[in-house]
Amino acid sequence: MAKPTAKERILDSYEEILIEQGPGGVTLDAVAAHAGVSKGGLLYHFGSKEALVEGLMERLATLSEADLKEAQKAPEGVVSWYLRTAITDVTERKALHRTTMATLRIMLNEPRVSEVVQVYNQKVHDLISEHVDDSLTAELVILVGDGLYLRAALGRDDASPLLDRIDEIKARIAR
Amino acid sequence: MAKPTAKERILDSYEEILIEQGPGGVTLDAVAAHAGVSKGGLLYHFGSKEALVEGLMERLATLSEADLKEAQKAPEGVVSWYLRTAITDVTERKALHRTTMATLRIMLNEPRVSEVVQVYNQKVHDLISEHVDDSLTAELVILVGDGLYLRAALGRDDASPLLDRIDEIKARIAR
DNA sequence: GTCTATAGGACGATAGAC
DNA sequence: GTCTATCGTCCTATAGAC
Repeated sequence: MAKPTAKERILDSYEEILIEQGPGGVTLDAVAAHAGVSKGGLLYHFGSKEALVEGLMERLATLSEADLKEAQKAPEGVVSWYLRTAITDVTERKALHRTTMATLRIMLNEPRVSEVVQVYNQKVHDLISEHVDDSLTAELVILVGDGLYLRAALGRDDASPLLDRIDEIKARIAR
Repeated sequence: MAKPTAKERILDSYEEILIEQGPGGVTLDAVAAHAGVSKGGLLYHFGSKEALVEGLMERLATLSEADLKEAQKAPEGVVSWYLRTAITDVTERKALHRTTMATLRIMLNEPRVSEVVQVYNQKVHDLISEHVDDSLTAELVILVGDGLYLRAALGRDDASPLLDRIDEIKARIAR
């Protein structure tokens, strides 16, 4: 990781500032300074603030797709994988988690973001549905997973004790 | 509701702009214009942008407390109430929902906000715990509720079919 | 209690040199 | 591909009239 391209560094910096300071902290000056380029340099790679959002969404889509492939290969099964990674996300899916946390800061008011997130959510839903017996079970798995994720997003890492009880949770949820 | 005070109207407008346009859309000019007062008029009631956040948090605390009392009186029981209102929040807890949606826009990067939300979350947790038999059940009730709430926040109202299956959900979750 | 006017600063984006 | 310099806009907050 000695020399990521300037474009990558700029996107990294955009994520970082989004996470640390929120949308209000994102100025072209701040992102450029953090990435070690000038404002003009930044604007060569991303011609506007909107282009930064686009760049973040492309990264999110790429990482999400890779993550989905990972899920399908999981030896523990898709359901356990989904619940487990919702808890251990921070440590295990570092890049995706980071991009997701950055995305969360702008999600509610950027239509383009909602689209990308929705597409991925639907794919997860379909994948889970294929691996459980009825629709209510699928719903509950996803709801519990989302609840766990919300905790992580709000900075509460008190979900880790649940890690040892995933089988128990599955047993209760599944018909 | 003919004539709310100017202060209330300003807070209403602040919520509205936060929900519609996000933090970036909140300018003193925009809030003042929406509330039908001048910028000077706004600044008499709320001396700074930070004071608007404070005002929103006071409103959130007040509405949350009232909501919690409502929960304790619910004839259906606290658990069913919690799951049901997570689904029907938009229609039934209008004022609180609106304030919560506005709060969501600034939550992740305003420390003062996280505090208020955390306090209320803890009270809900304690209340649920009192009404179920074991801690895992309490966790699952809250996680499913949070998952449902996340859907509402993301604008997906596809949770309504679950409204008829609350008893079924409870039966699966509870030991 | 609400207004206008304005000071003073920060921001996004452009133009053009290297 | 990256830089400096700058323009025009928009913002928060203050001062003081009504």
